[in-house]
Amino acid sequence: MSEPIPLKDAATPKASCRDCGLFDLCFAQDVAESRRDELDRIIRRQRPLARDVHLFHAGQKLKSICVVRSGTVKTYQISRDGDEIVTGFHLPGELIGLDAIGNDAHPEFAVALEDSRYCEIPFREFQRILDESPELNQLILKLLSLDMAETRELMLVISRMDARARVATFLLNLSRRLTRRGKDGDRFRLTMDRRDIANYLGLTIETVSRTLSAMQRDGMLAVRGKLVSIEDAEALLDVAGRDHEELLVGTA
Amino acid sequence: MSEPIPLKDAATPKASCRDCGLFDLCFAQDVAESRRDELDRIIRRQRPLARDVHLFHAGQKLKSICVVRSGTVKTYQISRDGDEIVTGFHLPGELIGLDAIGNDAHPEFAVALEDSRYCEIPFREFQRILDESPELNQLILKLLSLDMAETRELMLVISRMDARARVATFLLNLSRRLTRRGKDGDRFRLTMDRRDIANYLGLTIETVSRTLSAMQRDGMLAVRGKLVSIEDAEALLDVAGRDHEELLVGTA
DNA sequence: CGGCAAACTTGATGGCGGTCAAGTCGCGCC
DNA sequence: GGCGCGACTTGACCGCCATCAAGTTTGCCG
Repeated sequence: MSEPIPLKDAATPKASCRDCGLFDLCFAQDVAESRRDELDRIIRRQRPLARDVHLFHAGQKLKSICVVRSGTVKTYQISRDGDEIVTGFHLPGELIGLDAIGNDAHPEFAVALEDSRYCEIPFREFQRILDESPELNQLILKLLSLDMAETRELMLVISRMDARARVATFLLNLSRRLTRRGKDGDRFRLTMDRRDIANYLGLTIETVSRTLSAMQRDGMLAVRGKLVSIEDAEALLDVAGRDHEELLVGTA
Repeated sequence: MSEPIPLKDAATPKASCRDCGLFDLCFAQDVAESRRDELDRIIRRQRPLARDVHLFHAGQKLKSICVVRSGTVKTYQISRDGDEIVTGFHLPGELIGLDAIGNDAHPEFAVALEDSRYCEIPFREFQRILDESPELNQLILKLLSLDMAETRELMLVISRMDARARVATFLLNLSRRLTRRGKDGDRFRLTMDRRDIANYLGLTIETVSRTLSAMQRDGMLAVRGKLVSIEDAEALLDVAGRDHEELLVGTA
């Protein structure tokens, strides 16, 4: 209750989740008041991450789950014949590593696509809080369950879409997530390269490039390298199929 | 505590999970001894299900999660423009409905592909046990996390495979799951029709049919309507890519 | 500023699988 | 038993996207 560390609070800009600029996006928001203090106590904040540095590797034992604070984090797997398989791009406020709970080891790699920061939640301590907090348990269960339902639906739909629809869905998804974070959802910079986008969407670099060019010709998009500007969201929505609007809010 | 229905217990052949023929496949196996009795008490066993009858509908409030006891259950969604999207086929021992926890409502439909039976676990009571059992909580978390990791990997891989590889993977997956259940994994009957297989794999009926025929010509398979016999598992594995052998054990 | 490599774009070609269209098989039902 | 319908197979054709192959642009570093 009466934390005896006011000095530290004053020193580091964000000593409590409550004061974090991302609070209303972060899962901590949903943690009950009482438990949040405990969470506050174990979270290790603001760890900086240079571009191309990994948060964790596939196969590595689960030490902590992570919340992206700034920048972009890419998650991917390596198939046995060495191909990279991009599974998601994660923006500030998003939680990664939950899928490691099952095997007590991460199934994927996570790497920063640009200089980023993140919060680390040591899993052992977290588990301890979990064990005595049914509400927090329900929350995590809910998050996982939601994530699963979303992941499944997104992939099912994406795997049935043609190249144009995939690219459109990808851009709209990104746009909405940026908007939710207070950034400009109509004009933004792609933090990942074409190779990553193509890989994520199950297409080739060339097809992604061609599709972006075509969309620009059609006037729904303006593309200049990594800079994208959505010129006609309605048209994009049509291309995306318009069915799965709900998908566009999802995680990645 | 002292349930006054011993007669009913005596009447039904399997009154305890422990005595169930599927016990070593069922998630109940991993439930701690002490909690299993509570589970035993709330589970509603052996509910029969005629072919084409639903266990639950998408959108329906989560009342219970289910374990398949016999037969086959198909899960699917309906896209906004009315298309069915098959998300999985579930064999005896498999748990379905966990993905409803997030929204307190089922994201998918579940329907029996043949006359089947299942056990029903009322979720409210289950939640109550969960709230006072950290171990059970961890188990469910683990199951969900595993399911998510598997689902994601399977879909990622499938969405990148060509038609032959998808069909091969599907057959091998089915084969292994049947083997684990003590059935013949080399010679079995497909309980789902071609339309469901095609839909599940993101292909057309014609392509599935052609692919099966081609595999038969190549001598790795013998197909006669719904009856399939694996003639050369090695060849099938090669076609499937051989990378993702681990996937073949998965849920669906 | 100039040079080089990586990232990206654009074009030509070919193959896989979707679509349309006939069959053929299998099975339930009078 | 044969009628009929749905499930399945097979064939012909075509469009989308992967592949191969040049360019072109970007950004980094001397």
